[in-house]
Amino acid sequence: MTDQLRLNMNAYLPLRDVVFHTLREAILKGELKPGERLMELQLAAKLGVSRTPIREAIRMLELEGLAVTFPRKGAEVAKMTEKDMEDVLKIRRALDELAVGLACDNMTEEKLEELYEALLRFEKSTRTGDVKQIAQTDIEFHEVIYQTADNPKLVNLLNNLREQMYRYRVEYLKNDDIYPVLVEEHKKIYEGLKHKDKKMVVELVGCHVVNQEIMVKNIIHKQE
Amino acid sequence: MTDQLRLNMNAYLPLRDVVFHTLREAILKGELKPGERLMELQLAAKLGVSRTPIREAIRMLELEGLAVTFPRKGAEVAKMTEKDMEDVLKIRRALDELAVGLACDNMTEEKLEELYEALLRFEKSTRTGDVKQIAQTDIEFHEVIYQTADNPKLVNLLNNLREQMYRYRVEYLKNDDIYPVLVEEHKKIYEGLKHKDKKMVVELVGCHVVNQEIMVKNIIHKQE
DNA sequence: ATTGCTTACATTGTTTACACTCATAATGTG
DNA sequence: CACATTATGAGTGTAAACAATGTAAGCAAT
Repeated sequence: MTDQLRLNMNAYLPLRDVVFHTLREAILKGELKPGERLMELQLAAKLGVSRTPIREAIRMLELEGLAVTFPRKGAEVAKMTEKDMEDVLKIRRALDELAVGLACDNMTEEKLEELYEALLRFEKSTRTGDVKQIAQTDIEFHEVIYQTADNPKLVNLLNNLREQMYRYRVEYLKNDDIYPVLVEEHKKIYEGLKHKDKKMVVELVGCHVVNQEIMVKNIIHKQE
Repeated sequence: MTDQLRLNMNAYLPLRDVVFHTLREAILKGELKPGERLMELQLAAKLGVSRTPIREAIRMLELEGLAVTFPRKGAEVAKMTEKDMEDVLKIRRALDELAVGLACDNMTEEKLEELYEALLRFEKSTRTGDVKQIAQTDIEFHEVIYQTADNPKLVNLLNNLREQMYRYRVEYLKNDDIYPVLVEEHKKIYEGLKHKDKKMVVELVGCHVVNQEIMVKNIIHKQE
């Protein structure tokens, strides 16, 4: 465990939420490694709170699939095998296709404008090479689509699924060969939505996710 | 002689899990009504435990979308509007189609046999008119398909989505006009899987879910 | 060496107590 | 009576104490 865990206590939030976000970020960034134990007392000491908020945060991580608990043994950071990754990406593909299809049905001029701006921001950030910013603007682009789909539960699921791969995403975004490909794909999706070509955008998004799958698998294989 | 020692087969479960399942079932069955407050002390007293397991269970319900909490105000049972229902069913359709497609790819002789038996059991139960049993055998039929899809996360999501509609499902299963339709749909799905006709089964399952949506909407409108 | 037992310790499960917040009712004042 | 102000109580947020369980080390007996 790193000793970089620090609570961000500015705004008022129940401690459980602060702890939850702190731990989640630590897991997603790889500071807490898969299989690492999440011990209540230790975490409580490190974060300067009591066990109760820690426990509640762990319950939440558990439901998000980021932690696994064994009764009377405690919790640990969820391991993710290649098979798990494939499973998640299959689901994500189906839901991303659904989302973009719905977004296509609901597309308005304003949303299209918003999407275009997100597209520009993404393209711009790829030229800076700042991985974190690229990841962020990428998320924002897709977020516009998700919002347009007008299905909060779907958005929720997709965000959750995306999160589960964050670790690998930032890894493969370090490879700047792919930036032009990603920008191109985004552009095509934008065009498809502009012309309300549902069949086209669904196909594009499916392809987008499959490409991600290939990249992520490369990362995993390289790591071995 | 002495009493025979019997292993307590009821696996040990932390109270939070017991509470979680109890509350969830109560919500799904409509015993706890949408908008009803979930007060910790009150629930603790009712279930004979302290507040901590209640709190942890509420955190879990929250992540499942069955409860909503307002900081420093407490939690209440999530309200489900018709729009929410539609949203859920859209997701379910996409994932059910995914599942049956994967099942189609992975189908084996044994699984096909299992599915056939589940089909027979379902058909048989529709002739008894026992709604609970019909719901159960229906679940079992789909469970075989889910298992064959070989994607635990997907199974998890689908079970969760199914549960969110439990209230309405038992309601519309009271209408015995639809039994023959359901049996027929199941038969067709079985046949499609037997012949590995992926396109066909995906279409059938989509139709199956859409039919459910129509029924559920009828129920909701009638209730008003 | 292996097994079975004992003991001590680490960690989770659960209860209890106290602090804090917020809404609302009661009170006072013009 | 209107309106601001102050109790008050219900309920959550957090911490700390206590109970039960898992785990590992040591030791004796075979």
